[in-house]
Amino acid sequence: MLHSYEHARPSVTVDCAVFGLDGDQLSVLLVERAVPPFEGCWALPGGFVGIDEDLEAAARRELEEETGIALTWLEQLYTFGAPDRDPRGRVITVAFYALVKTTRDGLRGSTDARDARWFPADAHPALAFDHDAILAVARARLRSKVSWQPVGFELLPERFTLTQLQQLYETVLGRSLDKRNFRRKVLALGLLAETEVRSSGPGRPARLYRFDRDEYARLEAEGFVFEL
Amino acid sequence: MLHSYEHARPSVTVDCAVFGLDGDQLSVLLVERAVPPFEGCWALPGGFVGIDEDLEAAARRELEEETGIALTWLEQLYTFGAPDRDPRGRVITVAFYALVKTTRDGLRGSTDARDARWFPADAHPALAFDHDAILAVARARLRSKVSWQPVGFELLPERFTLTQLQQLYETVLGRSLDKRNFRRKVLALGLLAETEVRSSGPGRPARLYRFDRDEYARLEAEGFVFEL
DNA sequence: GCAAAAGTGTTTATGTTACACCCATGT
DNA sequence: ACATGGGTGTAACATAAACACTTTTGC
Repeated sequence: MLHSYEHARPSVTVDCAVFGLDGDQLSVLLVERAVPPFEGCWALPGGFVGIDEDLEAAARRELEEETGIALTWLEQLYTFGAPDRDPRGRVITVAFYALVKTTRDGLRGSTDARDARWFPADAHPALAFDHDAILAVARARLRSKVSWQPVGFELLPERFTLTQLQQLYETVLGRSLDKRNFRRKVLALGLLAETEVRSSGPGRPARLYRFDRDEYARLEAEGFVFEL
Repeated sequence: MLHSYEHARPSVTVDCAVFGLDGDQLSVLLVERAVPPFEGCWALPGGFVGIDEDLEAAARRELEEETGIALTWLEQLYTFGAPDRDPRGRVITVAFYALVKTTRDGLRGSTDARDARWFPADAHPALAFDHDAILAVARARLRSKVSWQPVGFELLPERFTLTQLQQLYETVLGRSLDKRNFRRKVLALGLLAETEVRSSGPGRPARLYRFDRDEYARLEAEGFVFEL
């Protein structure tokens, strides 16, 4: 086996597919590139990994720098390393996917202010590099993740209605769910704690719930699996 | 955003957790390191990625070089990039996991010939670098993968008995399964094709089956999910 | 009082678990 | 004939799916 310094080294970047919820639409955060290659193209936020920087830390830093977004949840997705994926030379990217809580207002705030914007996950411009492929993998992963890990809550505000939760699942899974069955199942998990009532919109006010993280941690330690 | 050549670059390696079956034991292929660091330590087979080499191709090449193993199945696992994981400096490794069909004889052949050996997956020496952690992640991934993708067959010979298949699942999942329920369920999938009968061991000869890849490909295209 | 969304039970079908005996072969 | 592993069915139970009306609020 050879030592590392005897080899030509690739560059390593991190890229991040950040998902949020705009109403009941799944949206993804993109940045407009200011420099070549792909200048003016939309791309996933990301950048080079520091020589002494942990991969996840790099992803968080790049997101903070490029979009100002405070991440609640982030997980490694896949590493893309096709030799020709970057015209500048050999660049291997470790892709992450992330979920953020976006209220409609918070969203609007960061939508216009910078060269970073939310796009509907199923209607976004063609992306730079192989980012279309990365995003597709991220969406697929989110879809499967959501049904056996309680990550959907990361997309919702701290307090949410069961209808919001159901719409989230319908959006991510891409199919409609039966209201009564959904409510029964999700409540039977014993992971939602009741709160007061909201009044806002038209129609009857809905009860607000919050996800009970402590209870989930406890159950998980006992070998419980989420499954929805 | 900066250009790649303005950055100090990490080295990038691939490492591979190769699983095989020794009787009804899950085993893992390790190599003894011939050079520092960790000289004389056991480690996952792996090495540096060529500057124009695809990641998966690199993994296959290293395995071929170090162990002479012909891979049937290989998938990316996770990328490990803690800044201090390699004493030589910054080395990011893209880990893969692989499954090989090992008959008892084929296994014995490559067991002694080189500094590569099979070890029981739950009783192996402490490994170099962070390879213990990588192997643990690989085992966990295999466990969950096996129940919703038909990858277990990659560990068995082309033709196998239902008892072999059941033992494989019991080994990987780490719990015992009911014989009748297992057989009914697995046959109901319609993915096993019958063959002649084997005579070998003591007791009544068992029917041999093979996994019908074509049928699986067809069903998968229709949205079928494996699930066992 | 009407529009809008929240909330609530029962029946049916489907899948999962538990369980014990006879069969075919080699020695 | 006996030891060894192969093969088979049914009943109880649990989980998932289908389905429509009443309730509470704002206007």
